[in-house]
Amino acid sequence: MEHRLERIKKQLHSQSYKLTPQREATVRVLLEHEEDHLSAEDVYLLVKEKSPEIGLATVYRTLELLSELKIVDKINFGDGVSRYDLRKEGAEHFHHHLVCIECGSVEEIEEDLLGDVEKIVETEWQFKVKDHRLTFHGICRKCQEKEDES
Amino acid sequence: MEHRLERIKKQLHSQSYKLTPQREATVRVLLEHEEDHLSAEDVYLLVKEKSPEIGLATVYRTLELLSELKIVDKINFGDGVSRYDLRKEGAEHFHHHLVCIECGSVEEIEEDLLGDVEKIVETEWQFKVKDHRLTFHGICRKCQEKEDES
DNA sequence: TGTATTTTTTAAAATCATTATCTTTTGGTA
DNA sequence: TACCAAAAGATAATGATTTTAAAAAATACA
Ligand SMILES: [Mn+2]
Ligand SMILES: [Mn+2]
Ligand SMILES: [Zn+2]
Ligand SMILES: [Zn+2]
Repeated sequence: MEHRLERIKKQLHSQSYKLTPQREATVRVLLEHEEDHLSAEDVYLLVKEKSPEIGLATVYRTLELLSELKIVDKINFGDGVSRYDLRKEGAEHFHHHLVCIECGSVEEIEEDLLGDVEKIVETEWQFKVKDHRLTFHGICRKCQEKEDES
Repeated sequence: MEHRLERIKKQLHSQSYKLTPQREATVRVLLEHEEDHLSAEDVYLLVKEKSPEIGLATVYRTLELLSELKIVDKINFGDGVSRYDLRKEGAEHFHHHLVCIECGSVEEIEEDLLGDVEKIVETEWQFKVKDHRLTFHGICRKCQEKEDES
């Protein structure tokens, strides 16, 4: 945890940004809720619990900054809000998501399943892949079991 | 063109929706701009050219309806607006996109490259895949050529 | 150490896409 | 024709995000 924070601090410094207390509080919330997919508002409310002075605009600015530095990925699951997802330690590519259309749960796949597909895209479409976004929509294990019962 | 329109008309009727003149005008615009990725506002302005009486709310309502019927897919490339993309004739899955981070162009891949990956997801994660979203971010052919020159 | 300069934050207002509401129109049916 | 439901039109409301202006904090440097 402290290690990840240090790493992020260095990433900020390398672009001559500072890790202000507000930014640190925001990053800590993201680290503490890594499994979730928080909206800006969610982050704001959680940060506020420990640092009530912080403003929503600051949270937005911080998330935007972290996004530019590729520390978080800004995603959109189709409801009206952007969600912010920490990159996994050392990951070059964004991880994949499994969104259940029954219960709305979101599962993560950290393993990169797109190696072969990217090769095809690079050779057949002459497109130099830098990153990707992959989401599957379907039915999660739990919801399948529920269906089987009924 | 007329053929696609007929098909869509049938899809609407099968759910007991009507193809009203406003809906037809909207669908025609989508068909005429299939290669683009239009926002609701874009669609509205184009529909207005031929049917000036139409209201923005109607366009939104129509796009929402087409979305529910899986005739169009609602996508989000990270700018603040939703974009609407016609499904390819007879396609079960949403097609893929190549977004250039240099020039912003968007290329489409109609071929489904995810067959193997979906099999892995179904067996190893026990997730029943119904649809997917795949976007690659990188450098398009044209922008690569520009780089080579300089 | 003191002061000018720059960065960051705050609070509030503005923006802008989308949705909701309310009224009117349309098209079918008894 | 009179009635009803679905759809459209007009416009207000909502809600996420951005912008602005002023204050505070950090930094540079004489
Ligand atoms: Mn995730
Ligand atoms: Mn497309
Ligand atoms: Zn589920
Ligand atoms: Zn390009």
